[in-house]
Amino acid sequence: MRRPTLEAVAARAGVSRATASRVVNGQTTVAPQIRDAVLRAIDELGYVPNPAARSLVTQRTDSVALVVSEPPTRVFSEDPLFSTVIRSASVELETVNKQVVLMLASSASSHARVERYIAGGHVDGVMLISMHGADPLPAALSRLRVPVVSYGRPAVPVDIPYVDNDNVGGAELAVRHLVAAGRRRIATIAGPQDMIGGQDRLTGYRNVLRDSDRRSIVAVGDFTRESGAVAMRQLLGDDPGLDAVFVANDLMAVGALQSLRQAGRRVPDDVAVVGFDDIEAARYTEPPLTTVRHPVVEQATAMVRLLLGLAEGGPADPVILPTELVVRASA
Amino acid sequence: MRRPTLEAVAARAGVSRATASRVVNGQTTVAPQIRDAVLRAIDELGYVPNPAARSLVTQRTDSVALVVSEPPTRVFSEDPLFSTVIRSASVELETVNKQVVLMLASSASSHARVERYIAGGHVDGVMLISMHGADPLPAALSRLRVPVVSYGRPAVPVDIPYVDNDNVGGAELAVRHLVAAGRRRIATIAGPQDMIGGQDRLTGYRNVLRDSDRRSIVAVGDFTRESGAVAMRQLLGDDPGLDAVFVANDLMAVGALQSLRQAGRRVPDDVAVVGFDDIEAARYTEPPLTTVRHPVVEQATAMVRLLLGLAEGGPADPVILPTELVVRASA
DNA sequence: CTCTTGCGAGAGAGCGCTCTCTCAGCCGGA
DNA sequence: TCCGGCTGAGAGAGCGCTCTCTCGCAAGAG
Repeated sequence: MRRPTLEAVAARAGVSRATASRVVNGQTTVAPQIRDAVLRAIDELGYVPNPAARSLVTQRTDSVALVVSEPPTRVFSEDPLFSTVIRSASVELETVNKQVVLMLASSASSHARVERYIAGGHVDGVMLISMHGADPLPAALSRLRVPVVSYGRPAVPVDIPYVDNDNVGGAELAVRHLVAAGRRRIATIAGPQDMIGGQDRLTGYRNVLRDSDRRSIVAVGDFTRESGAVAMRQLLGDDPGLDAVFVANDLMAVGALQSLRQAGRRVPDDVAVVGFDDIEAARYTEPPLTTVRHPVVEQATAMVRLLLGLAEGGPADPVILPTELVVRASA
Repeated sequence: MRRPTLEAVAARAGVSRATASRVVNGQTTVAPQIRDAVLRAIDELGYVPNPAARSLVTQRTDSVALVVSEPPTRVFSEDPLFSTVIRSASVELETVNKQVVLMLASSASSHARVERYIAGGHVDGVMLISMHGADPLPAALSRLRVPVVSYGRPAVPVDIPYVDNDNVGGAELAVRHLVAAGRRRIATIAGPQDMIGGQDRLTGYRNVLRDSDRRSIVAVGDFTRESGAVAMRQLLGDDPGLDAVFVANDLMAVGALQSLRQAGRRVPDDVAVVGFDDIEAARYTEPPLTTVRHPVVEQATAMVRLLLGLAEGGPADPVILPTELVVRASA
C-alpha cells in the first residue's frame, strides 16, 4: 500500500486535483466548505505531499546546504565554534521551514562531491564555512547559479557575500587592554596566516603595538590547543621577559596557559593572557580567560538571513559584526 | 537559460533518452561507441541529473536524516560527543553517496516538523540521537514506514534497532578501578535518570559497590559541567570523608574537579575521580582525567551501517560496543 | 434583458527522469 | 534457408505535483 496522492485526496473530497492542491498550498480562492472537505480528506488519508514531485515543478527544494570546508576532525572535535554556527543556522532556517543538508568537504574528492551535489540543484542555497585560504570551493561554488554566502570573509577574493566579525577591531581591543594595563612586552600567538581570522587578528595586534611603540613578538599556531602550547613555549624561549600575550583564539590560549603553568609563570601576575572567541571553556580555565567575544550566534543568523534575502533578490553586501572584550582574571 | 536535461544530452548524442539514461546510471548494455558519445554530450553540456525527477520515479532520495532530539543549546555547545557522532556518521554516509539532513528536534513544534518531514518521504532513513526518556519521537518515528535506527538504546521500550556502548560494563570498570586502588568511600555523580546512559552507569556503579561491600553515595546531575560542580559540592557536604567519586560523564567530572579544587581537596591524593566518555578535554584537566572511553566513532559508523543494512532487509539486531578504562592522573 | 465583470473550480500540460515493453538485427543451429 | 534466441536501442507510460488557461456561473451595470 503506497502513500496517498493528491489525486486520492481530490477524489475523496469530490473535487479536482487542482483544487486540492490549492488547499494544500493555502491559496485563498477556495470556498470554505470545499476547503474543509479537502482538509478532512487529507486528514483521513494521512496525506503528505511528495516533495520530489513538488520540487520537480516548482524548481525549489526548500533546503540549503551547509558546507563545512575543513578536515572533518578539526571542525567538530576541536572547535566548539563550528558547532554553534551549525546549530544557530539550523534554528534560524527552521523558522522559514527550510532544511539543512550538512556537507563536510575535507578531501579533494569530497570537494568534487559537494560541487556535483550543489550543481545538481539539490538545494536552494549554500552556506559556506571555510576559513582556509587555499580552499578552491568558494570560487567553484560562486560559478554555479546558486546563491552562496560565506561565514567569514573568504580568504581568496571571490564574489561571495559574507558575514564576518571585526577581527582587526577585536584584536585591537585586546591588545589595547594589555597596553592600558601597563604591559610592556606583549607577544602574540597568531593563527594560521592562510586564514582570514589568523591574518586579521595579527594585523590588529600589529596596529596597536605600532601605535604604542612596542616591539612585536610573534609566534604562529594553527588554532589548535596543542599548537598554542607549543607556541607559548617558543615565545618564552625567545623572550623570557615577556609580560603579556595575545592569543588569536581561545583554544590556543588554553594551550598557552598550560605551557605558562608548566614554565612556572603566574597568570596574570607574571604574564597576562587574552584570547579570542570566548568559547565556553574560557570560563573554566585557571584562571578564567579574558577574551574577545564575537557574536557567533548573530553571525550565523545574519548569514542565514543574507542567504534568504539573496534568494529573493536582496542585497549582497557583506555584513560585519562588532566584537567585545570580556575581562576575566587572566588579564 | 535553464539546465540541460537528459533529453538534450540524448539529442546531442543522437540517441534516445532511454539510452542516455542507461549511460548515466552505468548500465552495461550499451555499446562502447554510443556510451562514449553520450558521455561526451554530458560533458559538453555540463549535464547533471535532476534529483527531484529521479527520486520521483525511483522513490529514493539518497539522503538520510540525522535527528538530534535535544534542546539545541545543550547538544552542540556543551557536549562534544554529539559533534563527533555527527561527523563520523557524515563521513560514513559519504562513502555510499548519501546526504545527511540535519534536524534539531528540541521543542514540541519541531517534533511535529520532523515527523512531517520524515513522513513526507524526504529521506530514505532516519538516525535518531535521543537520550531523553520522555521523548515521543522514537515511538512516533517507528510508526512511519521508514527505516529508523537509534544512537543509544531508546529510553522507552520501542521497536527501533540501536547501537549502544556497554554503559553498565564501563561503569563497573571505573568503579572496580577505584576499589582496586583501595578507595573506601566511593561516591558517584549520576546522570539524569531519564536517560539510558544515566541509568545504566548508575547501575554499574551500584553493582560493583554491592559486590565489594561498600555504601553507595549518590548525587544526580544532568550531564552538564555546571551540574557536576554543584553535585560535587553537595557530595562533599553529605560525606566530607569520601575518597573517590565516579562521575557519569566527563563534562560533569570537569565541574567536579573544579569544586574539589575550590574545597581544597587534592586529586587524586584526597579524592580520586573517574569520568566517563573520554572527551578531548579530559586530557587537559588538572590533573588529567581517568575516564571510561567508549568508541564514539565506531558507534556512529555502526549506526550508519545498521541503517543501510536495514534498508536492504538486513538484520535489526542491536549492537553493543565494548568500553575501556583510560587511566590518567586523577585516579 | 443583455453584456460585462469577477470569482471559484476544473482540465490538462508538463516538470525530468526511469523502466518496462517492444522491436530490430544478428548469430548459430537445425 | 529458416527460425529461435539474444543483445542493444527506442517508444512511451507514468511518477505526483503545480500552474496556466479556460469556463461556468452569479452579480451588477447599462
